[in-house]
Amino acid sequence: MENLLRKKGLRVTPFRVSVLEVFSRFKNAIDTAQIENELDNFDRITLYRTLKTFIESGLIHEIVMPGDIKKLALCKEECHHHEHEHNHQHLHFRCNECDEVFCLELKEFPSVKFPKFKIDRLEIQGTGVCGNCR
Amino acid sequence: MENLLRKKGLRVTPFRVSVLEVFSRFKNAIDTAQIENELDNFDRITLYRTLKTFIESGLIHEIVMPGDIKKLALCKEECHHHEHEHNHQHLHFRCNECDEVFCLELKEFPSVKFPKFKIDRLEIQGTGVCGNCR
DNA sequence: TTACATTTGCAATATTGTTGCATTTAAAAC
DNA sequence: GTTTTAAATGCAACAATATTGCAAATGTAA
Repeated sequence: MENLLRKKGLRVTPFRVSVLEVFSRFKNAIDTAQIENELDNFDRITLYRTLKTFIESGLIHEIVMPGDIKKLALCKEECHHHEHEHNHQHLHFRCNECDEVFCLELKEFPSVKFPKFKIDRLEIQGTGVCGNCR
Repeated sequence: MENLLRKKGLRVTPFRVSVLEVFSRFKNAIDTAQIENELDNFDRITLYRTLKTFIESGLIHEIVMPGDIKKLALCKEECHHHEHEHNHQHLHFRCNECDEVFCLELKEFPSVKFPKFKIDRLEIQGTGVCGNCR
C-alpha cells in the first residue's frame, strides 16, 4: 500500500493506507457506502478528498452508469491518470442481479471508429447478468 | 411534441410540452442546468419528476460519464425503455474542448464479447476532440 | 530537529434529488 | 358540455452528496 502511494508521489498517511486497504479487500468495483462501512472513525470530507486525490493520481478510477450508479476501482499498475486520458480503454460490466461492477480485460479491444472525432479515451459498458448469477 | 407524448401513453400537459421543446431546440445532449435556463417560471421538483417520467417511458435517455457529467438526450423513435434494456446499443462521444456530448449512430456496431456474461445492453463512450473543435 | 508544504478535521454551505400532501388538470365517460 | 377520476403539479420539508475555508496536525526533506 505504502509503495503504491509513493509510486504516485503521494504522501503516506494512515488514512490513505486504510482506504487503499479497503479497495484491496474487494474483488470488484465498490461505492462510497461500501468504503464507509469498512472504515471506522473517519471524516467524510477527508474521504471525499482522498478519493479525489486517488482518482487524479491514477490510483483508482470512477465507473458511472445510468441510474445513479457510481463505483470506484483500483487501477491496474500501468494506469496513470495521464494515460487514462490518452488512448486508454476500459471495459466494465454491471450485473443487474447482484449489482456488482466488474472491471474486465479484453485481449482484442474492438476498434470503434467515430467519424470526425479524435478519440483519446474509450470505454465500453455492458449490463446484463454475470456468471455467478446465471 | 403532443404526438410524441401520446405515443408513449403520457398525458399532454403544457409543462411537458415545453420541456420537450427545449430538447428539440438543442442538437446534442443537454444537462439539467441548460434545461432550467430555457424554462421560465418552473418548479424544480416538477422538472425532476418530468425528466424521470420521460426516461422511464423512453422519450429521453441519460448519458453519464466520469467527472459528474450527466446529460440527457431525446431518444430515437424506436427507442422504447423496454428496448433500452434489451440488446440495445448506444454510442456517445464527449468533446473535452466544448463539453458537448454527441449521440451517434454506427452502421456496424462492434461486437464485444464479455466472457461468461450475458449482455442485455451495451454502451460505448468516447472522449476526445470533436470535429468542430479540431 | 527544524521547516514547511500537505493533509486532516470541523463547521458552514452548496448542490442535487426525494417524499408527502393538498390542489389543479387532462382526458375519458356520460 | 358536464361530470368523474386518476394523474400531474406546486409547495414545504427533508435527505443525500459534495464542496469550501480555515486552524491544527502531520509527513517528508533539509
